[in-house]
Amino acid sequence: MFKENNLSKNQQIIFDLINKSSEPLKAYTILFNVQKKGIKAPPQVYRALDKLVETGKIHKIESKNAFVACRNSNCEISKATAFSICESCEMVDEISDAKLTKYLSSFNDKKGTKYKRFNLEFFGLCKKCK
Amino acid sequence: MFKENNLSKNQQIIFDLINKSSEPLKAYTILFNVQKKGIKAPPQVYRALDKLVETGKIHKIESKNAFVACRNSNCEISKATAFSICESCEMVDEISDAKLTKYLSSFNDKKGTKYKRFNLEFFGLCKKCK
DNA sequence: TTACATAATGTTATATTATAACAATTTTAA
DNA sequence: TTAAAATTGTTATAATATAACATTATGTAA
Repeated sequence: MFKENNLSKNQQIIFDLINKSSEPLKAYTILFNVQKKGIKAPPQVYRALDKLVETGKIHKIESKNAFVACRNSNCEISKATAFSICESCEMVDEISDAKLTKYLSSFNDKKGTKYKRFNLEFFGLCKKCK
Repeated sequence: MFKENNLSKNQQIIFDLINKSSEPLKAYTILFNVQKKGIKAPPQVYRALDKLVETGKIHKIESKNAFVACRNSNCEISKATAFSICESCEMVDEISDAKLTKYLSSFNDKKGTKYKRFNLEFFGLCKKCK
């Protein structure tokens, strides 16, 4: 016997909401939107978010304190994230660029240190806002 | 007549504190530390921080909600920031690597869009913690 | 110098984001 | 079937950040 769906009830509810959203969602926006499904308090939301981030199903956009579903080859590279963020309309797109990922994943700093994880946020104007 | 020092009183106090710190400082840590100098309320701190970020004297480490002084050629490239962050001791170093900066500054996404600003945060273990 | 605009400051209150702590229940795996 | 691990529910509170408004200081141009 095995589980094909490894998300718990709350995790699934919150993932579904984020996944169908076209824009990053904030924790309290999520809370507001899932209250009708019985998720009533911040810790329930934050716990689900933490787990979803941990498993790579979603990413946190640090500069916005908001969450987006992973669009990148089903989350294989959640340790190497890159996003483009429009400074006008706030739109966020996950960047999926093998060369960029490779370049950054193999980056060594001046002391020769390599890093096992990175997060990159680009800021500019999206096509619509230009 | 000209001013050689373009920081206001509160900006200077807060910059000095951040600049002499060996680790990123959080806004309320800063507030606590400058109360003896007459800065009493959060808005005073956040306003100074905003201005210092804007002028490139300091950077915000988004994943930590904390601030560090710019160490990079006197802040010429505050639109292209990169940091290494130790996941164990929380140490943060600004990365100053011309090749990396050039690579990212000239990055084009799949739609051909270029970005005028980026922030990159690497996570791993620093030399001491390895 | 005056006077106008802009920037900076001081202050109170409040909004937003996130976690601590603890009890109960469900799921997993030995 | 039972013990461990994960998840849930709940209340309270901690930590981060901004709104709004009054005042003072500074820069600039007539």
